[in-house]
Amino acid sequence: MEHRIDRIKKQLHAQSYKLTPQREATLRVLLEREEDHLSAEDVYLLVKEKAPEIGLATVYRTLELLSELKIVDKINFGDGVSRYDLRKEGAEHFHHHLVCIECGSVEEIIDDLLQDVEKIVQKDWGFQVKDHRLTFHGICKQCQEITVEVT
Amino acid sequence: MEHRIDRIKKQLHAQSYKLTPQREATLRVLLEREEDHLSAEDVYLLVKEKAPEIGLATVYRTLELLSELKIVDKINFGDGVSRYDLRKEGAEHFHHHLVCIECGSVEEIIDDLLQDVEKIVQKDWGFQVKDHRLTFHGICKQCQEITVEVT
DNA sequence: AAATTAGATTATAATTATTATAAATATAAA
DNA sequence: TTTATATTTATAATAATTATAATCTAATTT
Repeated sequence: MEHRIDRIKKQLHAQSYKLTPQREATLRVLLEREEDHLSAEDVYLLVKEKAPEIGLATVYRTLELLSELKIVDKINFGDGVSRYDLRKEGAEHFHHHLVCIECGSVEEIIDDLLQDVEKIVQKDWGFQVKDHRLTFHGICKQCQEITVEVT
Repeated sequence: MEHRIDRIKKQLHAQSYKLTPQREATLRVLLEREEDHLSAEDVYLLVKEKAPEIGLATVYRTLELLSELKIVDKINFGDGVSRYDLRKEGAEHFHHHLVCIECGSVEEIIDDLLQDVEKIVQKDWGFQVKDHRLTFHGICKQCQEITVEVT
């Protein structure tokens, strides 16, 4: 983890931003909860445990900054809040999500499944793809099994 | 257009909802601006031209209802507002979008480009896909040309 | 046709998420 | 150390959305 924070520190410095204690605390929360999809409020509450004096607005600003630097991705699953998701190191693209409409769980897919589709979009629509957002809505493995048992 | 409204009316009745004048006016706006991606506020202002007495909350409720019935899709391009987009008649899935990061334009792709990807998700992750959201972020044809000219 | 009922709307208030502002503080450079 | 700049805090403001209660409408029953 320290390694990763160091590298992000350098990324910030390269653009003459500072890694303040508040920013570092926020980053640590994101790293610890890498699998989750936390809202700004969620992040705020978790950061408060480490650094109780932090303000909500600072968390928002930090997340905004990290989004700009493409360290985190801001996503929206349609529930009214933005969520923030760490990019895998070196990832070109945003990863995909599987959102279960039964239990609300969110799974991540790291593989880039869209290379062929992007080529088509590029070719047929003349659109130069820089990034994508792909979310599938459906029923996760667990919920399918439960449904079967119940039936 | 009348045809389509009639069919939607039947869809509503089938679930014992009424097609009130307000709902109809809202639908007509959505049909007239089918290519656009209107926010609730946008829709409200347009509906007001036809039916000045309508309230914003009614528009919200109507859009919510139409979302539930899968007549419109609620999308979010990350600018803080939800947008509402009519489904093509009979469409199984939500269509895709190309959002230009230069000019902000939004193009629609009706073709379903994800059939292969969905099969993979189904097979490799055991996830039963019901719907999807796919948005590409990049540079549209027009903006690419402008960039070239300017250079 | 009048009365009843359930659904829908209006106007307004409340809530929630997010952003802006000004003063105070911390950090890095000179 | 002084200076300049970036950052944070605390608070207020804004913007989007939802809830509430009173009113209205339309369909149904009597």
